[in-house]
Formats: sequence, C-alpha cells, structure tokens
Amino acid sequence: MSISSVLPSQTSGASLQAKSLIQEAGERPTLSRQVVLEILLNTPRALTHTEIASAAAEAGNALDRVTLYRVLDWLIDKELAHKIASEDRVWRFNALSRDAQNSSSTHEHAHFQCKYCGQLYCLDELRPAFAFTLPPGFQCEHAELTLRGRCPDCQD
Amino acid sequence: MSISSVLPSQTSGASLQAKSLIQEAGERPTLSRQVVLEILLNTPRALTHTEIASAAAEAGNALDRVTLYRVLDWLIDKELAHKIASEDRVWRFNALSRDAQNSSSTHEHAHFQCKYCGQLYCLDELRPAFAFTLPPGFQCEHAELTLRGRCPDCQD
DNA sequence: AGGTGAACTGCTACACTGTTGCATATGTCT
DNA sequence: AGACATATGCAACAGTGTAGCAGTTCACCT
Repeated sequence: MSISSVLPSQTSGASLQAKSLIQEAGERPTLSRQVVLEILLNTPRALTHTEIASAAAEAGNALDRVTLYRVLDWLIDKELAHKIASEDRVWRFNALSRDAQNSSSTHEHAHFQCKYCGQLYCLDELRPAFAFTLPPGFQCEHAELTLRGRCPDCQD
Repeated sequence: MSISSVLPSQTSGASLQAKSLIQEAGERPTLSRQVVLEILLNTPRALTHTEIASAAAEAGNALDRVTLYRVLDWLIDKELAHKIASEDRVWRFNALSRDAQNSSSTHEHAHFQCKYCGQLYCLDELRPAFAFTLPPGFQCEHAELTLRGRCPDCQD
C-alpha cells in the first residue's frame, strides 16, 4: 500500500468527520489536528510518524516534525487515537473508532504485524481472552497480544 | 533491584557455566562473551544494554558500547540469549535456559513488564494458548503475549 | 471590530539507541 | 612461533523522540 493511497482529500467527508470529532470533544479543530486525524481515519492500518508526515506533506499540509509529535500526543490524550509499540522501535498510530471510544475496553484489542513489510493492523474484533496464573507478587492490569506473520499484501 | 545485585563475581560458578555453555556451542569463549553471558545468567529479569554495560563496568570488565551490541547479537544468534522489545523502545536481553534451548518452542513464552519501574520478566511457565480467527488473508506464524502491571518490587 | 491571554506552531538544539567502516588486537590452529 | 580468521575498540553516523523558546494563531470578552 502506497502512502498516497491513504491520502485524505481536503474536500472529502473524512475531513468533516475529523473536524466534528474534535469539536465534539470540545477542543480546537486546528488545521494540523484535522489533517492528522483525517489521515488516521482514512487508513485501516497503523501509521508511523514518518508515514503520517509524508501523507500530510503530499496533501499540501506539511507539518513540522515536532508539531506532529505533539498533535499525535494530543490525539492520544483526547482518546481520538492510540499508539502501538513494535519490534522496530517505532510507534505506530491509529484512530480509535467511535465504537471503541464508547467502550470501556478502548485499548483492549489485539494487533497483527507483518514480518515481511512491517505493517501493523489493529484487530478490533479480537479481544484477548485467556486464563493464566502469575508468579506470586505480580499483579496483571493489562494484557497485550500481538500476532506476527504474513499480511494479505505479502502473499507469495 | 540494584545493578550491583546482579553483578557476577569472577570466581563464581556462573562464570564457569557461561564459559562451558559457550564452549559446548563450539565457539570462542572470549572474556567479553563470558562476562555478558554471566551477567545474563545471574539475573532473573531481562536487562537493557545500558544495564549490562554498567554491570560489566562495575565488575571491572568495561566493554565498548559497540562490542556489547555485537556480543549480544552473537549470543542471540547462538541461541544462548534472546531479546524482547517493549514500549520504551529499548531492547532487553535475557539468557535462555538450557531447558528452553532444548525445547522446540524456545521463544514461545509470555513476558511481564512492570508499568511502574519498567522491569521486564520472562514467564517461562506461561505458554500463550488461545483460539482466534484472523481476518481473511492474514497468516499467523507467531504470537506474543505481554502482561503489564505491578511487579513484586513495586507494591504499595 | 479590537484587545487580551491562552494555546498552538515552528525552529534549534539535544539525548538516546543502535549501526557501519576500519584499523588494531586477540585467539586458534598448525 | 607464525599465519590466519575473528573479535574488539574507536569514530562517525542515522533514526526517533524531546526540551526550550520565540512567534503566531485562535477564542473569548469587552
């Protein structure tokens, strides 16, 4: 999947969606925030900081590197997005669906990362459920499940 | 847990264990390799590169940063150790037990990371087991389960 | 409208983790 | 001991993310 395929168009409904999501949260819908959220809403997979910066630049709304970091942190703080760590030491960001926002288990979903292209997908339908016993003294508050393998784009 | 508490002593049995493990693998038991493997064998949790470097320096065997990276990669290649990614973008390293080395599922164990001190533990006894269905086109080759919460050292 | 204050943005500089290239040192084998 | 492969150390670099600060923009309130 190329970067341009996830580009938002300034006249699309997604732009309005991004703006209204921010306004509904009672926050300032600045251009930077709209652009970034729009990009995240328009792609099914999680994007790296670099990918988001490229997409914004190609859309004619180049953002400063630092500003993008701050916008992303802000989106996470407002629970409009979340970030996922992976083995390549790069954060990937994805918009949170409205459903997920209303759910009490907002961040409780599994992830899939392709071993071959590195793309990372949220598996919203897949809620980890398992039984285990921890060694004494350990208290579990949260479980993260990441599946690794081959994504649809990397079939032989 | 302080760094010094995981320091190996040059006269301990662990040093001999590290050396013999390397020799059994048919490889050169250089001082750097012995020191690093010894440190990993002597601690129950996974250590960062920085922690290992400090431990080696305190033991009187200061290593070059790059050499340490290469020794760690070498240990992983020889399946004497493994590394684990975590949200702080830092690799943590742990020795693989002899049992694990003989097992076909060497790396198939869960991890626990403390939200409060960042320490990371391997849960060798805890093998992830769950049933799930992936979206079409996704092929799972490997699953990683990381539990997050409070470790024994961080109780109120 | 215009003023005010909070916030957002962009620039520069920096810290940290990890890698590459190359010269030197070390270990192993004969 | 000598030769050769390999391991080590140094320097320089790349990528990701953060901190400080000045300048700009925005929302709100007369």
